[in-house]
Amino acid sequence: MILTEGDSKQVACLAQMLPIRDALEVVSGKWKILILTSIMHGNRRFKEIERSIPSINPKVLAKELKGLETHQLVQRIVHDDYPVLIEYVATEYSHSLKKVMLELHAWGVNHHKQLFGK
Amino acid sequence: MILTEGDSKQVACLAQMLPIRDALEVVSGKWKILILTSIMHGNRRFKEIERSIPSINPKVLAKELKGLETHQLVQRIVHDDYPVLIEYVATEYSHSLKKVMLELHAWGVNHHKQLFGK
DNA sequence: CATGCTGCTTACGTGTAGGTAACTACCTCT
DNA sequence: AGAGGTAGTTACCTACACGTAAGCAGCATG
Repeated sequence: MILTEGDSKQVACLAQMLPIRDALEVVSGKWKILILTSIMHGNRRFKEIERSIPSINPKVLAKELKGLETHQLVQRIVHDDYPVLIEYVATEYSHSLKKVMLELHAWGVNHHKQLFGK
Repeated sequence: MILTEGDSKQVACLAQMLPIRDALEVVSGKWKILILTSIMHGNRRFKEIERSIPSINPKVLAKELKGLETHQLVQRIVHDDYPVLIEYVATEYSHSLKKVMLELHAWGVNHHKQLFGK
C-alpha cells in the first residue's frame, strides 16, 4: 500500500496531535497549573495554597491536589510531629512543566495586550 | 503600608498566575488546540478537519470553530462560487500560539516516556 | 432519480467540573 | 471554656462540555 500525499499529511498531523492531547489531559482545566504555580512559588501548606489562589475552594483544591499527586507532579508529605503538619512540594518531575508554564504565561501576557491594546 | 515577605511572595505568585489563567481560558479543553493543529497542517475544509481528528463529532467541531473564530485564531472564508466552498485558515495571530503548542507537544512526548519507560 | 458528499443544525441525554455551605477532628492560645 | 487556625470532608446543586443520532439543503455523479 502506498501513502497518498493526503495520507502522509494526516500522519504528520496526528503525530503532532496525540502528544498534545496527552499533555492537555494533565494540564487542562481551571486549576491544576495555578496550583502548581503556587506551590512552586513556595506555598507548601493547604491553607497557604488556598489563600494564594483567589476564589478557589477547599473541595476543589483537595481534589486537584490528589490529581497532581497521581500525576507525580506534587508530593504530599506528612510530618508526624504534633501538631501534624502537612506539606505539598513540587516534584523533580514537575519542573519539566516549567517551559510549558512559561510559554503559557508569555502568551497570556501577550493576549491581554492583544485584547486591550498595548 | 509595608509589604511583608509573605505578601510580596503572593504578589509575584499572582502576577505569574493571572496571565496563565487567561491563556488557559483560550487553550484549555479537549479540542481547541487539536483543531488548530489540524488547520495549521493544511486541513482547511470542515470535513477534512473532522476526518483528521479521531473521534471528534461535527457538533463539537462546529462549536469549537466558532470559538476559535471569536478568539481570532481562525478565519472562516466563504468562496461564493458554485459549489460553495468554505475554508478555515489559521490567522496571523494564531501563530503566536505555536511556541505554546510546541512545548505542549514536547512535554506530551516526554510524559509518554515517563509513563511507559523510554 | 437515487446515492453520496459537504457543511452544518437540532434534539436529546449524560457526566463531570466546579461552586456553596456546613461540618468535623484536632490543636493552640488566652 | 471559647475563639480561632489547620486540613480537609460531606451533601447538594448547577452548568456546561461533550456525546449520539438523525436530519437537511445544496450540489454532483452514475
